[in-house]
Amino acid sequence: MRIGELSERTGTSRRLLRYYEEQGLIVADRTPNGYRDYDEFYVDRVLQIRGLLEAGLPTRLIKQILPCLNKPRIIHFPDATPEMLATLEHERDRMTERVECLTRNRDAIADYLAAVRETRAQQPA
DNA sequence: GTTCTCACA
DNA sequence: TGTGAGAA
Repeated sequence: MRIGELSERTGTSRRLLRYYEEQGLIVADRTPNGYRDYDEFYVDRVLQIRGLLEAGLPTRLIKQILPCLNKPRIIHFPDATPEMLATLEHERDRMTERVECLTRNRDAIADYLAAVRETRAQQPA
């Protein structure tokens, strides 16, 4: 499929797909006219990249761990250097912090909503 | 419709 | 990290 279809099916702008390629996150074949040509599995791959980015991982790291997450469920840790492990542990902790931050804000909003409803229940318009 | 590059937030 | 513009 060409970039337009991949864009629609992943909800990712064409511009962004080219950017991911530039960052080495994805690779595309080329048709004779120079257009990018993507295999079916890139739909899932792009969605996974989006997920990791949303989790706060930098593209550099995603590029490294993406091969480890591929289909062959064969463990891929032979190439896991100590630096890599340390980086992942750090990212894990950052994610935990973000989760806690989100939880706090969600709860705060939930409390606010509950208070508003309580007030309206006592003083109907 | 797609390619690329340069500039910018 | 992600976008817009302009030219091919």
